[in-house]
Amino acid sequence: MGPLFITDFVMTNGTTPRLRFAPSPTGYLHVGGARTALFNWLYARKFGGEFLLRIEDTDKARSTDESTRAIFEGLEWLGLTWDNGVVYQGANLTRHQADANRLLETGAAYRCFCTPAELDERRREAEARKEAFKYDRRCDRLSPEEVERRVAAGTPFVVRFRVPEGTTDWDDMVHGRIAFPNKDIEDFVILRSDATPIYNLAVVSDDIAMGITVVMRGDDHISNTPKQILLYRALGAELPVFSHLPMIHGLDGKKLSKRHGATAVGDYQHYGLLPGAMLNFLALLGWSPGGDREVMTLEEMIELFSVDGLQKKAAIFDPKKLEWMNGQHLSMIPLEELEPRVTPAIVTARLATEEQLIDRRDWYLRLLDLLRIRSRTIDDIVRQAGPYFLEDIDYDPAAVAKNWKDPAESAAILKATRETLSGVGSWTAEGLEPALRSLADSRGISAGKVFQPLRVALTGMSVSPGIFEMLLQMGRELALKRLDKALAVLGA
RNA sequence: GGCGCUAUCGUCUAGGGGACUAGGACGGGGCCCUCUCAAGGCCCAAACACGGGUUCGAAUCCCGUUAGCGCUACCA
Repeated sequence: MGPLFITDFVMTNGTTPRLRFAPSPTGYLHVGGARTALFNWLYARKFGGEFLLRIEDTDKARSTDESTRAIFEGLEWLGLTWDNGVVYQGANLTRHQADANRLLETGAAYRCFCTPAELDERRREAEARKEAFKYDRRCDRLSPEEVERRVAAGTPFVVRFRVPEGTTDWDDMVHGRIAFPNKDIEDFVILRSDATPIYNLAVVSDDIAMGITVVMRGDDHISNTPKQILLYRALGAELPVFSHLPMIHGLDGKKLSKRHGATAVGDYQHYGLLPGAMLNFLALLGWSPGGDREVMTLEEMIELFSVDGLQKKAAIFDPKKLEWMNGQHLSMIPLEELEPRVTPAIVTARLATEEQLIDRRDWYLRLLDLLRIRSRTIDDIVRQAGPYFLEDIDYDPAAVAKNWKDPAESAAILKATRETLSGVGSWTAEGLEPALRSLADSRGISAGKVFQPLRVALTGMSVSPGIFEMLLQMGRELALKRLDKALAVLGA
């Protein structure tokens, strides 16, 4: 099959594959962009290539430093490290202009004096006639003398590429053969009247200069590709291999955008997601390792990555599955790896200082282990962690209503529980469990009738880890303090 | 409108002519476990867009239809 052959070719023909992620800094790092970066990165890591980063800042009006920083931060958080320094497209203006001039000299391009207003009008007329608008090449028919006269007179002009006859096609790594009849491609502008380059020129010029051999990008660029191939040829450069990744859509099937909710990678970072889970989820949106494999670490993704598993169809972004995936990773990664991701959130929530956590590191790691099983996000962990740190807890009214229904009875049970706990010989699961169970037996009630009121006394909530694990984690002193407080609240 | 891409459960997907009674996962429903909630285990509902070919045989190959999406700038 074609795609497989191409992959092998790039791997074995002696040149190391060079890929790049080339976002324009006009917003935050979008999950779609992150996924494009991921696939480029995976390919480079898998096949021993290089992954480069280029900031496409030629649209000065829309580009911002803040966006550039957000892209760096997003990529760094995800762990998608790039090789070499960052390339800023804007810094290559001179080369872009030189390439445009070369095309002008070789006759591959020509000057066009039509103004935007004129073009606009002709476009509208064509639309009114229900015809497809295509630049009619009128400026290409100007005599050399006329062109010279206008240039000398200082008439503004753009540079247009003269599209030759024929068909332009390529073997796309994900789609196979794609062909465009050249007659459907208009003579596109490559240099604006202010002598700055248009996207297609800048991209090709930079990709050639950077020695890019594999271009992987969103399939919204498919229609740019024939234009770029024409430019490569006119510039006498070797073609890279192209791969067009499917888009990511929202739940309504439309291109993912702000109105679908969080689309910035940073949003998920702050929401308490693990980068590994985000990457795993994104990878599965448009790629499959084959079979039933789903939950993977980054290393496993590199190992399993192959161009054959790339999908052609757009995928819908399902936040529910992302959450599930995060829960899987939360429970799966080593505690030492989880700790530094949770600690800042614990500190921000003012549950403890970093120093306090370092002092009780073993205890803290055990707590994380207890809480992560029933969490889907880091925020979930922080929400459950309060009772283990705070001096005073709040009582959830619903939990109180349900488990302390009869205050007098609850107080009696809690009082007996307090006595039992203060008298337990060894504060271990082996010591605690029989003691509390026999307390229930002696009162002729089920164990749950003891555990649930106790749970509310300890945490203020009706939901928590197992009662013995919790008692162990809190320690006798804190547990008894909580019981005293509960008895006071119950008026006993 | 023109050009291009795409088409398996609601969603992500497995599937490369016979192994398909179409498998897995998320989500939904139920049961088990159980001190609560999760996690875990088991079970249920749920799909090859349509029409023609090719073939002994098609989810799989070809053509068409339909639908969705993308592009159609002196944006990227």
